[in-house]
Amino acid sequence: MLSKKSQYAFKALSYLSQKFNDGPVLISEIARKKKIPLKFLENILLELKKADILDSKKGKGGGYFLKKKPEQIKVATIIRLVNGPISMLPCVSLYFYERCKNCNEKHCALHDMMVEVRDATLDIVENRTLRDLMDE
Amino acid sequence: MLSKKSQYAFKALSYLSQKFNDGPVLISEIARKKKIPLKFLENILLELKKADILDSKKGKGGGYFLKKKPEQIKVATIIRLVNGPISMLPCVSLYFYERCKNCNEKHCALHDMMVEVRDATLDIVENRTLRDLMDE
DNA sequence: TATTAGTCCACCGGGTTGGTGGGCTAGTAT
DNA sequence: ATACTAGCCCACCAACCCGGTGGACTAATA
Repeated sequence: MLSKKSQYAFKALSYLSQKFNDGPVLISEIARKKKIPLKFLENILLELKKADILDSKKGKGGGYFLKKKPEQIKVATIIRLVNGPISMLPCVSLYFYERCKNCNEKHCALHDMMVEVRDATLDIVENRTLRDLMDE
Repeated sequence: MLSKKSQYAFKALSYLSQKFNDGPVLISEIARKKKIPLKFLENILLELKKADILDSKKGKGGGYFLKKKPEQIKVATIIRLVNGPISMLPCVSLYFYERCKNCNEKHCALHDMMVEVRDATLDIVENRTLRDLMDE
């Protein structure tokens, strides 16, 4: 399950995608419009900035904005960043791989099944971007 | 990600599937063969028994055994039981559904995408059983 | 220079995860 | 009936994560 943090992140990013051509957007505006706890959102946006997804401007007229165009930011990237691994097992993860003790990955049926699940999931989230989340 | 508990559960169930025709299997035997902490495994097996997946016999010659044939126990059932929701959002879950506030599920692009992910995943785990995990 | 708005840090309660220990009880073989 | 066996149950544990808050600081801008 995606954490609330991840859900907030997607809401905020979706909002910023809509406002992509309008210059910086205040944290407080996002928080109000998307009903996200202000201080919590602050942390999330800062994290996204450090990960090079967002950029910000301080002082009057400041705020947050996407560093790239919405269609250039993949959903998979955001999930990995904010939520962690997409795979169901460490030993099938591409970005958070950990060797699986007591399960030689060559002959482990669970492993093989989870590879399938992973690929089916990635097939979706790697091919969608923030642009696809810009509804309403 | 599947919890360690879930991974242990699958290992234990896979072992019990192999031994399906051999009568009750000791917790201690499973723990030893599959390298699972004994007491932790005890809890897991008890939970699976209460969920009607396993049955047990007490006293000498006792142990645990599958209540149904391996091919009659779906992987999806076990995941839901031990790990929880398979979906990435509560509002797209079939078995753990929760209404999504501030996101009318009719026009939420994230929701729609996660429905796709859910279906792709279920397509795999609903169609595999413990029989498919009986390797080696 | 005053104001604005992001930055940073510390803390918090509560829940989950991954266990462990000990005693009890019910079933089984003898 | 008895002894033994093996599951059952309860309580507790440390460590970590989740969701969130408060306050001070700093950098940019008008």
